[in-house]
Amino acid sequence: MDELVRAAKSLGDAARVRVLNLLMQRECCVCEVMDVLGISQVNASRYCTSLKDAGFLKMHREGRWKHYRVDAAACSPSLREMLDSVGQTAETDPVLRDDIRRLATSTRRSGRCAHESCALA
Amino acid sequence: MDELVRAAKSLGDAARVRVLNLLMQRECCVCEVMDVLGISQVNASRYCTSLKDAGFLKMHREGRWKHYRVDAAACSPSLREMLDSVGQTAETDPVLRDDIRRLATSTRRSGRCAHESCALA
DNA sequence: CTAACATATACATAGTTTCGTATATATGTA
DNA sequence: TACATATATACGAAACTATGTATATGTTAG
Repeated sequence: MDELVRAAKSLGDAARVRVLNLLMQRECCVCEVMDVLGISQVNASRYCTSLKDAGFLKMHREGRWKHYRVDAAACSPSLREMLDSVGQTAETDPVLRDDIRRLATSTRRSGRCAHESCALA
Repeated sequence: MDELVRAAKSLGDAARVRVLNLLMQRECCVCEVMDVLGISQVNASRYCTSLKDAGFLKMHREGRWKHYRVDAAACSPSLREMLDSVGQTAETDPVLRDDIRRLATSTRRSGRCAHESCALA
């Protein structure tokens, strides 16, 4: 039950739901999350860590970037239901839909970050 | 998204998950929840109210008792996924399974409460 | 009407979570 | 090597949540 409770806690905050919604679309580095959602670096990092601790995400490092993505295959059935719950919400919620749209227009170049918030852009 | 966040918040606590798990089996009055889970009256009432505010439960009064039950039909798709998530967890979680077992042996007489915690028993 | 009951609310307090600012760690580049 | 970059952690203040005790509300029985 701990897993369920921890997962529910991590979804009990709109900002984290927005992050999870992004990462359900595709893998992102922390600065992309920060950029697309317009949140601070610390919070982008914190939200990813929290969602990862809850069991939703997988992380891998690529150079100086850390990439997070939803790992549905590694999720337990109950976590998968939670993901579906977010997916259902994203179908109609204006904020989540908008985030997805904004993510789609955010481009990445391989090996370097293409976001305004990254000085390498 | 508010609905999702509020629902997730209400599942972000083991005691409330236990209550929801009970009410997914069948309708219960508050004193039955209190009795089966061995929690205080205030908390049994609070947890039911919180789960109801989250959209999971329906309540109807019957004499001096208030009966709560899960109203899956009235739940949005995302809430239904959350319920499924609890259901999935209940399949293997020892605490939730035990609660269900204890609920099954708890008998109610019509019109009066059959629980030790109710003086009318 | 009064007493007993089932449930809910109020208030105080303890505990937890959030979030910004500052700083640390790890990686890559010159 | 030193410096810049991406991410993470530490710490403290503010906001939020949980819970016990006391009390209120609404219902039924006598």
